[in-house]
Amino acid sequence: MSQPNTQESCQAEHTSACTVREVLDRVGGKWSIGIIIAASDGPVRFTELERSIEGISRRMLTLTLRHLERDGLLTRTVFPTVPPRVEYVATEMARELYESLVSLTGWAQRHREAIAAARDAYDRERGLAG
Amino acid sequence: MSQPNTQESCQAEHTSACTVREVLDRVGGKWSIGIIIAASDGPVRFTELERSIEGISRRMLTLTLRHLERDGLLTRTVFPTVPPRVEYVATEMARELYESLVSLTGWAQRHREAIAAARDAYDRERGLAG
DNA sequence: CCGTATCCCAGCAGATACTG
DNA sequence: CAGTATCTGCTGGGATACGG
Repeated sequence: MSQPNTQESCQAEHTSACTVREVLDRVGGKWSIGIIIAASDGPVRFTELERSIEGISRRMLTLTLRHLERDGLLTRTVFPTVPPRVEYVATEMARELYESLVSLTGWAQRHREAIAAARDAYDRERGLAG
Repeated sequence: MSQPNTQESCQAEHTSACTVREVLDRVGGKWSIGIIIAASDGPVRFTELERSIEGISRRMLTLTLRHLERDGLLTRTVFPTVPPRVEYVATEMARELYESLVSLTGWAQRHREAIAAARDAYDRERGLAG
């Protein structure tokens, strides 16, 4: 959720590294992806999200929702009823983003074991000898 | 660079959100992507990286290199010469990862203005009235 | 129901100095 | 050259309590 240093440090020429980081700065937060997914199938209410996300605190839910809304990834709709009713839904832009992100899952699944093995090896070398 | 809460909170059923987060936990750090790219075209030395990355500190360079090496994304080769010579090169796995990440640049470029506009609108509403 | 406010901490990250 | 050590600040994020 750190939105600082993106624009100023990306001076056009630095290739795509900066562009990738721009995206990561927006959805790299711990809960962003989960929320986008949950709000991709249609409007969801605050409390629904709170229950379905599992482990998220009220505070982080609100904060992340605000960030995503600010970036135009989520649309917030308030129904002036009592008790209040607020619905969030992923924008088209957000759904496209998620599609792009999903290509990462293929990579993750293909290499999950290799990563674990690398870690094991690394930790053994550093753990015993060094 | 936060590698905690990935495995324990991903209990199989939670869809791809967790998988995406696994990747993000490994490569979401501020400098990871830049380093992977720099080490994708062939071996690079420590000081080369330090100069080409622009803005990175010695400390963060070392830390990020260690993380990436631990996850099997970078290969570290030490030449026992004097002065010492250490080379880093992206593994095949890392290059594949980067290919996947590049699909994000398309999204970012298509929506960069929309995001900026959304932010402007959001900030205006909150800044003046609210 | 849908938040905000406050306190607090861990971990990322910068600056600087020292070493094999 | 290629790091490590130390000190410090900042912010993401958890816990809890309160408010419209």
